[in-house]
Amino acid sequence: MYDKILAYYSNLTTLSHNDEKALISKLKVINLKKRESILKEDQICDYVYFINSGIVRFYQVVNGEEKTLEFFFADDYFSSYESFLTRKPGNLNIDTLTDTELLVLSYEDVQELYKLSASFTTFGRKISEMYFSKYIKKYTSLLVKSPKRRYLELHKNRPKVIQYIPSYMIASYLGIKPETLSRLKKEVLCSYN
Amino acid sequence: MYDKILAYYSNLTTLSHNDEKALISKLKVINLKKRESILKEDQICDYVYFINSGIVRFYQVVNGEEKTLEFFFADDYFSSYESFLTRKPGNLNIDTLTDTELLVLSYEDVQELYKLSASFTTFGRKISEMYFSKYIKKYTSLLVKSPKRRYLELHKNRPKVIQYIPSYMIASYLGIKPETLSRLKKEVLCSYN
DNA sequence: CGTTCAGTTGACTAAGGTCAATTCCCGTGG
DNA sequence: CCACGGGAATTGACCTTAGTCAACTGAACG
Repeated sequence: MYDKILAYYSNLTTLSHNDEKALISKLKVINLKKRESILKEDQICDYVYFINSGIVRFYQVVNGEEKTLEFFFADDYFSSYESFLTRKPGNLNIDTLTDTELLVLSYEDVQELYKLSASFTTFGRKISEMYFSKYIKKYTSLLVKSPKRRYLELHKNRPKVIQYIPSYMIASYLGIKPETLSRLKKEVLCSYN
Repeated sequence: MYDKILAYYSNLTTLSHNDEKALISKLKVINLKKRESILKEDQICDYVYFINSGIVRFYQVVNGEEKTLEFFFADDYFSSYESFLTRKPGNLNIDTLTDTELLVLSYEDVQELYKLSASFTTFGRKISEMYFSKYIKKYTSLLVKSPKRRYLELHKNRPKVIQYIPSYMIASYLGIKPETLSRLKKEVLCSYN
């Protein structure tokens, strides 16, 4: 149950046996069905989440259209960080796409862990830095690359997304329409023949 | 000389008199001419910078084209954070656009300040969070909004950019070609008549 | 089965890119 | 002080690409 999250922490920081015990004592398990909401855009995000199993999607609704910002899979760590950190609503919807088992830590618990051990502070800082880098990369990729190239790179770098996510969500993730993605797919397929 | 940077820190954290003295003792002043390089993409960024006066541009070179990522003005705080934090080259070029006076802090000095006082750690975390939020916003804006809308919002939210930056750089910042920006401008102007 | 919704396809439209020509602006040197 | 040169900005004509709209197919589920 807790092996995977401990491994995740160990990658970014060093936890003493005591740290591990403290962390585990604060974690709660949540089981959700397919297509359940985890957070709505007008809510404050009070938790950070670790995915034991399942798939989760971040999206915003703009002019009635759902714009997918990110997908998360088993062993990913996520939160609406902006909301979590600022304690204000973050304009972000979070849903499950499949049945999902989450481990959650509340804001208060995170603060207590920070007080308990500098290892947790280091973890928090690194997570923040990681996500910061990730969004810079996503931004420049969107600014600079064509939809086709972004699709091909998604194929190469995140085959899970291609494999498990419905096309219309991938399209909105790439910033294109489902029809365009459908044509891209055909084009790519043909170029292999 | 140091008033502005102290004010900047005060907005995000609380510095004791001692903290302020320590900070000032580590700051170095750098004066640069128009169009000088501050960082090249294959270099490791060893400093964080505060702009006393002047204008600075972040850009990447992709297929021989300069893609502008950000502009900074007086009272802004910047660094190639990814490079600074990871101690690796960050694929980012930084130039001045005008004569510029900078205050700089080295990586080592930042680490020492972190040790000296938790106030600096708080500052570091908040900067990181601020930039993280900023890039999420930029990303979603790029994903969701039309060039015209992004131009209009730039006009409203960052008039300094419109006022002081040459069009071809604004175009690359918006992710469009100079010709397209030129046409957008005309269109917007006409719609006011 | 039949309904529903995702996915595909076709025909057309619109938006932005490309290329080339021209004009504008500004700094420099005569 | 003026003329010139060069880069920036604008404009026009045309092209490419993605979006739109509508029809159709197909798979999933009750």
